[in-house]
Amino acid sequence: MKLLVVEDHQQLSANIKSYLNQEGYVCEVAANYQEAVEKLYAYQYDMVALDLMLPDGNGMDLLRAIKENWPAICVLIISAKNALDDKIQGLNLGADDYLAKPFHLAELNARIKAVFRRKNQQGDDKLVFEEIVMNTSTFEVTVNDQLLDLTRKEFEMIQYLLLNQNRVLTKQSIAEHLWGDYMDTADSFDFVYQHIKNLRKKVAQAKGNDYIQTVYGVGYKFKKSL
Amino acid sequence: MKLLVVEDHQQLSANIKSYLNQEGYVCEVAANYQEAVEKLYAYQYDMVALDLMLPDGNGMDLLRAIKENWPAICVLIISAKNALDDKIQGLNLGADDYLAKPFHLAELNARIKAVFRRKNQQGDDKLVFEEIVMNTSTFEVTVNDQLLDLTRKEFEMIQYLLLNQNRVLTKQSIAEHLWGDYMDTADSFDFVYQHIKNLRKKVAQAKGNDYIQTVYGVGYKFKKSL
DNA sequence: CTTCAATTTCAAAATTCCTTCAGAAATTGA
DNA sequence: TCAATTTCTGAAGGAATTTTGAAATTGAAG
Repeated sequence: MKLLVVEDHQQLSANIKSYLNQEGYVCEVAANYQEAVEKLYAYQYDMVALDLMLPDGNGMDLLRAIKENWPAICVLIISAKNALDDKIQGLNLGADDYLAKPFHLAELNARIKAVFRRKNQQGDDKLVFEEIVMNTSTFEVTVNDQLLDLTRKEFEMIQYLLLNQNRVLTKQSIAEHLWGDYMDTADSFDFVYQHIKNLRKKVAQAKGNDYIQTVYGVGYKFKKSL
Repeated sequence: MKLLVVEDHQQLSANIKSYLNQEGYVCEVAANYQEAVEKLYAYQYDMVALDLMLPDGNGMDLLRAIKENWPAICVLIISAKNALDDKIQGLNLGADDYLAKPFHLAELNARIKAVFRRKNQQGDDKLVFEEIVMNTSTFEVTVNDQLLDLTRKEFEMIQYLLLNQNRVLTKQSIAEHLWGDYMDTADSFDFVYQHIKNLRKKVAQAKGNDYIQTVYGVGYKFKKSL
C-alpha cells in the first residue's frame, strides 16, 4: 500500500511518515500543492492523506483534481479547521473520510484501514489474474485456491503486478513502488531479482506455472497463457 | 521513441540521458539553441524536452520554431523558473506539458509517457498495418492477434516502420533512429540486416507473410498486399 | 541477549541479445 | 552474360541482463 501525505508542516509529516512506514505502508510526503501533483503524476498511490491548508493552493482544488484524474485513489482529508463546512464540502467532493487536527497517529491508522475496508467492500474486493486471486479485504492471495504464505515485499510485489496486468513494470518502477523515494539514486536493483525469484517459487509451488514473465531489458509482467 | 533533451547543464543532461536510455528510449542531448536546431534538421524526433534557460537564445523562440517547422513533435518544457507566466506562455505556444526543476527522473518519465498517451488517444493508441497491430500503451505487437515476442531493437524497428508506412526508410535512418548519435561515423550498417532478418522471421511465424519489403539500393518499407 | 525470519548484498553462472565477419545469394547496369 | 554492388544468412564472440545460491545484515519477538 502506497500513501502520499500532503502536509506542509515539516515535523508532523515526518512523524506521520515514520509511523506509517512502521505500520507497513510505503509512505511519501509532499509539502505543497505543486509537489503533490508532481508526485501523483510520477508514481502510483493507493491513497492520499490531504491537509487542506497548503502554502501554495487550495486543498479543495487538489481534492477535486485527484478525483478527476485518479478516481481510484482514496482521499482522507486532514484539517485544522474543524469547521463543519469543510467536512461537508470535502465529503461532497468525494473524499472518503475526514480527520480533524490534532489527532493521534493510531487514529490516523485506524481511519486509513477503515477507508480501505469500506472501499473494498463495495464491489471490487478481488484482484484476479487467471488462477491467482487476491482478496483485498483479507489480504490473502491464493493460487488455485491454495493459500500463499507471502512476506511483505512479496505481497506488495504481486499486488503491484496484479494492478498492472497490461503493462510491463520496470525494475525501477517496482523499486519505487515498494521502497518509496529512497531509490532515487540507487544503483543496484539486485533485491528486486531476489523477491521476484521468491515470489515465483511460491506461486509455482501452488501451480506449476509461475505466471511472471521477464521482458528482457525492461522488466516484468504477468504473462498470458495462450 | 526518440527524444531530444535540450539542456545546457552537463551533469543533468547526462543523467537524464542515461536514465531515459535505461527506460528504453533513444535519447540525445543538445546543449544549446544552435545545436538543438541542427539536430532537429538532421534527425527525426518524437519529442523534445526543452529547458527554457539556454545560453545562446530564448527557449520560447525555440518552442515556437519547433511547433512551426515540426508540428508533430511533442514538446515538454522544463524550467527552473517556477514562474506561472512561463508555464502559461509555454502551453499557449503549444507545449504539451510543463515540468518544474528540480524534478525526479521518474516524474520526467511519467510525464513523457503521459504526453504520448494523450497524443495517441486523440486518434487511437494503436499503430496498425494490415494484420500488424501495435498497442503503444502496453507496448505489445500482435500479428493476426498473435502476440510477438520482440527484443528492444526489433520493437523499435517495427515501430519506426509503422510510423512511416508511406516512405522508404534507409539503413542510415533506421540506424540513426535506433542507436542515436553513436552512428555518426559508423561505416557499416550490417547489424540492421540482422534485425530486419529476425523481425521478418518473427512476423512470418505468426503469419506466412513478412510484410517488410526491401527496396534495393534504398532501404525498407511495409509492402501492401494487393 | 538470543533466535529466527525477512531483507539485502555479493559474486558466479546462465541466459539473452547485439554486433561482427565472411561467404552466399540476389539485383542492377553495362 | 558478367562484374559490381547490395542484401541476406549463419556462426561466433562479446556485451549486457537476469538468475541463482550463499553469506551478511537487519529487525522483530521471545
